[in-house]
Amino acid sequence: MELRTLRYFVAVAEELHFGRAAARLRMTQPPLSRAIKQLETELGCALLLRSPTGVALTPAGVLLHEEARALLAQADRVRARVTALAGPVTLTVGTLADSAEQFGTRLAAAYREHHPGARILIRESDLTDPTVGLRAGLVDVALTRTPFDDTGITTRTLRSERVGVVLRTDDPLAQRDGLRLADLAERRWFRFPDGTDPVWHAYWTGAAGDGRRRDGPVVRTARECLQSVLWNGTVGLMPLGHALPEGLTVVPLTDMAPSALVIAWREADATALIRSFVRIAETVHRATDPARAG
Amino acid sequence: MELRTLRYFVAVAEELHFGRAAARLRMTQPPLSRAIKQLETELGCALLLRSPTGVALTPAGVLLHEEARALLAQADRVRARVTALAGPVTLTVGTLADSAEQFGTRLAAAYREHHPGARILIRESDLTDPTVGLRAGLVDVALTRTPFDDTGITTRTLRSERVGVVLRTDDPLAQRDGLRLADLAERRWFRFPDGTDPVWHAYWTGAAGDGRRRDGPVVRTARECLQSVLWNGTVGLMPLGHALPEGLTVVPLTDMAPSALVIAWREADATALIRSFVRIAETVHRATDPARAG
DNA sequence: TCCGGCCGATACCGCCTCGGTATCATTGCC
DNA sequence: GGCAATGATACCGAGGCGGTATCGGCCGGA
Repeated sequence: MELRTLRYFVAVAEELHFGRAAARLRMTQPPLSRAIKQLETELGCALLLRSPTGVALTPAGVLLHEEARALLAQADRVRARVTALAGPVTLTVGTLADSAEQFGTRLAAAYREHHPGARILIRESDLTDPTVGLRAGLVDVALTRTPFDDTGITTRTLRSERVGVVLRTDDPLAQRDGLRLADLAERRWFRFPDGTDPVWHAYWTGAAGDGRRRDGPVVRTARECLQSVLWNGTVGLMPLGHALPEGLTVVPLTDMAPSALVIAWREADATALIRSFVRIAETVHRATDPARAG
Repeated sequence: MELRTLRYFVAVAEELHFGRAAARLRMTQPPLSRAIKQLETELGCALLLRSPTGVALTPAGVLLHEEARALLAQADRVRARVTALAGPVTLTVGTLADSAEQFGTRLAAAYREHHPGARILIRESDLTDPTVGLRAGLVDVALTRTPFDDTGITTRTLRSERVGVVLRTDDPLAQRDGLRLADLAERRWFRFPDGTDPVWHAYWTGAAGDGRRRDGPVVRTARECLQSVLWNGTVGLMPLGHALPEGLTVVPLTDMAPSALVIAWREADATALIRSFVRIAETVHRATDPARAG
């Protein structure tokens, strides 16, 4: 008799209909039927009277309905009191703010729902810091993308994304359905300011930092990078599957390793709150993305 | 935050030692550590302070300890009240009483522990009724062995046992480590009274009822069968692995299908109480037998 | 100072539970 | 009598959970 099972039973007892109860629980009907049957088996008495027209409660079912509601309410109070005792907590999240905007908002919403007492601060970084303040200690957990120097940092991959080159639609190469880095060797490449994470810089400038890249414009944000494509004809790189301004196209790069959208935190101080954030992030991402919807 | 997890936490909070708490919960330490860690992750706050010398509770842990105890107590009361509402219930169990004596007692004990309000009656049958009163409606559920005519009856196998022939220790064949039914063709075979289940009768008399078996003694119980071996030199059959009186040996039969120890009940009236009994039986059997200890 | 024992954490594995899809059986209704 | 609705069943794949083996870190004693 676990709380999950009682939640199932309460839903059925109130809907008096397995299908509607399942919908309310955001699941399907067969596992709900099975769970209720197992509950009856465990208690050793019938709780529901099934009929093709619907469901009725037995006396034991009526009693369990009331008691289960009270028990679930008490469980909620317990959880609230215990977390409240930990005091008002603030979690600072760093984000690259390029790709995961709507996912970030969903994530923040889910996190607030799960921890009503916690404050969550968002700190957006530009493209020059792939750890988005994590290494500097400015944030507790980061929503960013690989690759970067991850010594002392733990990451959990949410999804892996292929990378493409952003070109003006009138570019001769824009019609191709795939390009290699060599095809762009003669173009002007952007670069990041000095001090940018070397792994990160080498990746996004398309090669292990051969000197030729040095003459391109310096960019700090995705917007600057795209503007540079439009105005200066430099190449830009970005993950596939994201919206682009008018007049720009993205062509997949076939010889570039994918970049992963990750949750990152410092190994040293993985508090329960941070682990909770990571877990919620994984759950939310899986619930919204797996069919590439998020 | 399920009740199972809270039971784990209460154990750790009271023992202040993962190893002892795990022993109290009859589990091992690693999954307990993991479960507690997951609980802390879910709540988003630390409950325990670990150290190599032991464990201490945080303030949140102290609070959760009290609250969880209360919650678990309430859950127990709910369960008791709901099952009590179903009224005093009697479950009649039929048993063959040959092999599963100690298992039967453990099973009855576990069942009483799980359903304090229920009465359980044991009805022992002799070997002439393999359904031990189930088909006659005398019992609700049967602890018996195959094979028998199971039309209208559902069975769950607990374990499958090879069958051997019981011989006097001074019998010429008693030293063999395996026999075939043909080796016993010339012996006198026991038989069951008329009206015994035909499938059952054919199995235990060693063949599909060829007429020759007709001249042996009629037995109704395992004791009678063994006595007939001692006094009349008839053959006897029984599952391997059971205790035998002095002066008797059992030799495995290599060409006889195994007999299964089963829980059986009438499909038509599988109440929650009966299903509960079946489930408990399977659990108890698995907990005590799998290494052939029960 | 080093070694051994104790304790919790981690890694990894196999089973079983759980939720999903597809389908069936029953019943009431038009 | 056919059809729609409802719950039950069969089956499958992923994930959770408990198990074994092992690690790392701290303490106490020689």
